[in-house]
Amino acid sequence: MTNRDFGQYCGLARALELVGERWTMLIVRDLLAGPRRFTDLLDGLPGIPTNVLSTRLKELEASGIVERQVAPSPQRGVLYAMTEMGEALQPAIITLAVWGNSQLGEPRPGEFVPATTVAMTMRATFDSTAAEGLTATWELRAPDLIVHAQVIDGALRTGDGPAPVKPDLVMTFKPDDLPTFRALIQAAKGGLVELEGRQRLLATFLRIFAPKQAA
Amino acid sequence: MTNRDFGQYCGLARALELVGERWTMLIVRDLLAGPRRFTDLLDGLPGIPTNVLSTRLKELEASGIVERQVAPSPQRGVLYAMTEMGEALQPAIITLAVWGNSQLGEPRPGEFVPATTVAMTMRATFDSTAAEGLTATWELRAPDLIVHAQVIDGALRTGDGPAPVKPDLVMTFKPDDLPTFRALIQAAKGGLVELEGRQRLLATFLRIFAPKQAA
DNA sequence: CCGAATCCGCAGTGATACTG
DNA sequence: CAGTATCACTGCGGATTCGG
Repeated sequence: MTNRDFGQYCGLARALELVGERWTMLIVRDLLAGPRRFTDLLDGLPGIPTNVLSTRLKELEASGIVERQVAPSPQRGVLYAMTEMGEALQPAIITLAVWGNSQLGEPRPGEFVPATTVAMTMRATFDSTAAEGLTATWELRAPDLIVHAQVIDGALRTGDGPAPVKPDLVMTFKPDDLPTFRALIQAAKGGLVELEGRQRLLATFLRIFAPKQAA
Repeated sequence: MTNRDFGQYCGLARALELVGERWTMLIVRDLLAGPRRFTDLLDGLPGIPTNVLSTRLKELEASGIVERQVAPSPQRGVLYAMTEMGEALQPAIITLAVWGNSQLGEPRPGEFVPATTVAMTMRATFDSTAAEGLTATWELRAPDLIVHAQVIDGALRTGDGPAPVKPDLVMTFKPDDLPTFRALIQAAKGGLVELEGRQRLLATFLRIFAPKQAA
């Protein structure tokens, strides 16, 4: 609980005091994809001990980055969600992830692609000028992966799981390799995807998620 | 030495495996301000144990982020410097620092402002369009702080310590509070600065280091 | 002096078990 | 479902020592 400080009046040092501990930024990544419950986070972060997740969530809540919510009616229990201050972390997380993407190399044995990573990559590669004025919803499916992208008047919302509204186009992939967003884009370009809905939105999808350098 | 992995094929996770351990990003921040030796890093990071610094530098070198150099003739010994791959970390470091700046609040007792932080903040606030075609060198001095900014045909190089060439303008501050870049800018705007050199370059300085939201 | 290696005590982490 | 409790372990902080 006692966050070890760095003793420096420096933005970077302060950021690292708040989100620099082990697992913390991965929790932030997952919560940036939408609110979720304790066990959802556990599932998305295999290897994290429950006490560490518990501690991290308390620290993040104490810092005002995350807030606990009582889940709305149909479900029940506790939801963790980013605050506005936490949402402000997104550019930093994405920029770091873009650098990390350039260092990824081949997947190591046993590594998997979290759905929240795909959602984050979509946000990183989104071309807001190409999407100006657009409104549409996609749902992407692959083995062990469902994510959605919702563009409302040019503004993007992305998350894992099924789309919160009926998607305009459902894209179903059966990739040979890991379902990275890059692999999905390649498959889509090659026509290796099953479409369900407004098929013309495939081209739109490929246009607004044009990886600059970030895929 | 055995970097604990996260088991995820994700850019963010990989980035954190490479530079996510305690102290590592602060070392990167300091090296982004220019090559320096082991003891320079120790001085700039009070509290870091020597064995930890040693270990981090080895890890960073093994990852190809940092390289050891034999110091050029006048000095001697070992210099640590960023590789090209390491330089690519700068946008990520800066973006994280910008968020951290918004969380800084008042300085805590005993906190100080590292010179490399000021250099980084200058890079974060630099307005490259406002500096187009410009060439000039500044040196900023305050108690316990010397940094420089070198603009060559619109391109910025910043670092701590005296300017590598004779500066066109030397700005000497005597701030009451901590010498953050924001405080220096305020002092400069208020005329609370002693100038030595081409005085007109003060206005130029204030124009190209216009903090958007990053100060 | 520079650039570490070594040793020790402890806090943070990982794994498992258990509870409201 | 949402955590807490326990305990072994490893990485970190602090100090000292050591070779170029």
